Amino acid sequence: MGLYSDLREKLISDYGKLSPQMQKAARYILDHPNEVALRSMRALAAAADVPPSTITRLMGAIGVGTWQEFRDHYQNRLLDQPASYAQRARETQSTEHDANRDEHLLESIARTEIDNIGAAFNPDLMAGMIRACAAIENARHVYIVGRGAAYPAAYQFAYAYRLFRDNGVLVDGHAGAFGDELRGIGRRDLMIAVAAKPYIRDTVRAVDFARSQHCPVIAISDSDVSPIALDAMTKLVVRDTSQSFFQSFTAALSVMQALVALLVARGGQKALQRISAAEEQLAAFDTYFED
Amino acid sequence: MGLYSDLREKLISDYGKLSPQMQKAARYILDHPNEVALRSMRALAAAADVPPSTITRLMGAIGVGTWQEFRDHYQNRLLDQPASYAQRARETQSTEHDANRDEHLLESIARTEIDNIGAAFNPDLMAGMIRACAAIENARHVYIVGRGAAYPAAYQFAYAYRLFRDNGVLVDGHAGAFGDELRGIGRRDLMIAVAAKPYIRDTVRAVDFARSQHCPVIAISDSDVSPIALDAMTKLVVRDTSQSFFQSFTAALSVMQALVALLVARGGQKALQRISAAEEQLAAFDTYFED
DNA sequence: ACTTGTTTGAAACATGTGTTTCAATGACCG
DNA sequence: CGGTCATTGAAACACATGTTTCAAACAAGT
Repeated sequence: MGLYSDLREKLISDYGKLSPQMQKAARYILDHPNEVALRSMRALAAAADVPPSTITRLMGAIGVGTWQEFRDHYQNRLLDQPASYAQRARETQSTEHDANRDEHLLESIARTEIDNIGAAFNPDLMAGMIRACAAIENARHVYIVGRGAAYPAAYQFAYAYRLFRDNGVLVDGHAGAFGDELRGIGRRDLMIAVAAKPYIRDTVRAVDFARSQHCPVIAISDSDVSPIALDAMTKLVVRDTSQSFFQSFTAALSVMQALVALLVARGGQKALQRISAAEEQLAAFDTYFED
Repeated sequence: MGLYSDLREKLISDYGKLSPQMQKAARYILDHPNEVALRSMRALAAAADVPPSTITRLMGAIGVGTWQEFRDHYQNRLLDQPASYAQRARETQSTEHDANRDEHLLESIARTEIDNIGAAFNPDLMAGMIRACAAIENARHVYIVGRGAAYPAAYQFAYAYRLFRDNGVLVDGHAGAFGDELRGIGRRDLMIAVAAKPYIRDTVRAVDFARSQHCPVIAISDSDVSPIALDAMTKLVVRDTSQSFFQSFTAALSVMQALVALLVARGGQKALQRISAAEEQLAAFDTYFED
């Protein structure tokens, strides 16, 4: 917003000082900002009924070096943030030097993570989460699959879920072969699978097996066409952009937690009672530390 | 929305029938719709790592005559987006009350999560993370402890860490009694502990044991005075505010991921080499699914 | 009317863009 | 093994794009 506003303000304030033809161009740009982002300079010039050179001259007059630069600002306004953030991240990285390289990396990570979360809770995905909840509530068993880097998200859900429902099964193969837990899976059950590139074979196999047994699948993944999402009943596609070599599972974890929150909210009093029963049982096992 | 959705659906449904290179292109387009609207075909092809001709061929394969036509749909989507948001808001208000309540909860969760992340990357904590990295780099062994709801964050770190360092030990007690892995821990080692209220006794005991053996501790926790943070060498206090009954571990996970990114960045070429060696080893074990 | 300076649009330019062509490769099948 | 056919990437292509150049048109002051 800031970048775009700056240029717009400049265009308005300098308007009086511009030559007639430039005013014509400036006026068209002010009235049709989207065209700047999407159409070519020549097309814009034609639409504004000025020769292309006028636009180039206008760029110089308002202190912008090049049309590309000008257009980038208008494009960023149309994007949800990710590009602008990424670009800003790149800018800061190129300008500053090793001195506080670590700080810059961390700041850039923070921005990316926030973007990822923000993108995860878009209307589409929220609708998908609500649909997923309905499916979970009606399932006989809920199998949760996630391997490798996706395991934390799967575990997180399974751990919380089992505090208020006893039909959750974490498929992790700690005791024996992976997939053992899936015996008997069927159309009345549900599988929740988490995976991002590179997809781990076990996870894909588990999903394929579930589908072969007509068990519907909810896929939390990084793409609509990831091997686990392709034929899923419900896809929850989350962004996993990361500054580092590893993809980020923050958004995936967040979505898992939100699913739990949603289930509890919809479960009402009964869910809360089960949770306190579970807590009591854990306390009886002396699980918690009291000070 | 209609036009864009049609093309998107077509891309997804035909995905399986496409050649490998076209799948690569299709996937990139599905994952980065904005780029289609704003960048050139050649730029997109480069980003997707396919030759330009593959994009042209893909257009033919999904029954679109020309790239221009395809891009127009994506451009229109960008322009229509604000309208569709408003429309959706009106829809939800007029339809069911239940769904509306769910969406409000999710929006509220999203805001809270973003706040938690934002708070986690404050200057203080970033400084702490940098100090933590220095300690990790000099440790003989790095023990990672986290139980219950904190386990995902601990696991996440351990999993990524072990891809480029071989001195990481996840203390999880899957094979035998919890804490077995800590035998021999000493002043030259380091323990990373994750815990939030209610503190699980195992975690507290592990931290106490580490301290009794003069092993420094990095505590990722919810309070400066939590039992694991009280005498820690470095405290990374993250917010875990949540709309639901359970606290949120999103910020903790994010911090763990950031630590890894930082370690890799500081590790330079050597760290990257180890990562690719680890990836090769995993590939040799046929861990990953290739399409 | 003549200079001086600005403004304007056509044309030239180098580069970028989308598409087509074509030879090389590889997979499949008799 | 050889033959067929789909798949692939480099190069060539025709055209579009943003910028620069240049001469014509114009305005204003003497």
